[in-house]
Amino acid sequence: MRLNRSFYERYSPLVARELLGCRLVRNLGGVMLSGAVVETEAYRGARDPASHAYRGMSRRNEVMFGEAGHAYIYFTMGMHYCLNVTTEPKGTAAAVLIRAVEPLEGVEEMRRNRGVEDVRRLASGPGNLTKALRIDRRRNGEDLVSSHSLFLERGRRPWEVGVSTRVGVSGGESFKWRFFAKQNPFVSKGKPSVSPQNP
DNA sequence: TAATGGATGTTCT
DNA sequence: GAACATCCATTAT
Repeated sequence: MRLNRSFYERYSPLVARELLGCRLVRNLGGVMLSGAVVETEAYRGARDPASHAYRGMSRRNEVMFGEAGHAYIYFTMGMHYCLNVTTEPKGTAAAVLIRAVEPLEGVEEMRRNRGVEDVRRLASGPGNLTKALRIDRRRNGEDLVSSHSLFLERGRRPWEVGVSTRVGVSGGESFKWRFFAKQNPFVSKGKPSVSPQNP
């Protein structure tokens, strides 16, 4: 049921696409929170200008260079945490940002964590998602293959998959590495689809 | 419905 | 000191 190491060790955009429909599970010592992944973005290393790893290893991004299947969590914009899972073999910097999930278990607990009623907004957007699931930098580097408090499980085959450029980044616009479940109301706002023409 | 700007702190130059 | 893989309320259309 749980995703294994070899799932994560593949080409980052492929992992990002296949994560759609999988279940993200957070175990808070008795309280179970979970959701179906509906939106992801792939990042890679030296050839991806939008990636944190573009300029090489640093204190912050070192997890991206390590073994696949670990959580890479960073703090951004002074307020929010974002959850990624590392991908590709050890030594190759790559990760997938999980941007949104459709809540399945623990909806009331997520409402308390977020202070928001509308289910569609509970975990829609990377900062909202980590707040709803109570994920912060203490989970950085955690191994999702063996952890009991944070992991991913194989789910149903997802809805029709939409593809677009990534949200909120400059550079790397030629990579269409955002993947989302089409027609799913839990996807965060962003570009609706690939635009056919170029700037 | 779209555009704007404030809150906020870490990281890197 | 600038930039930043964000979110939300407020304001203008």
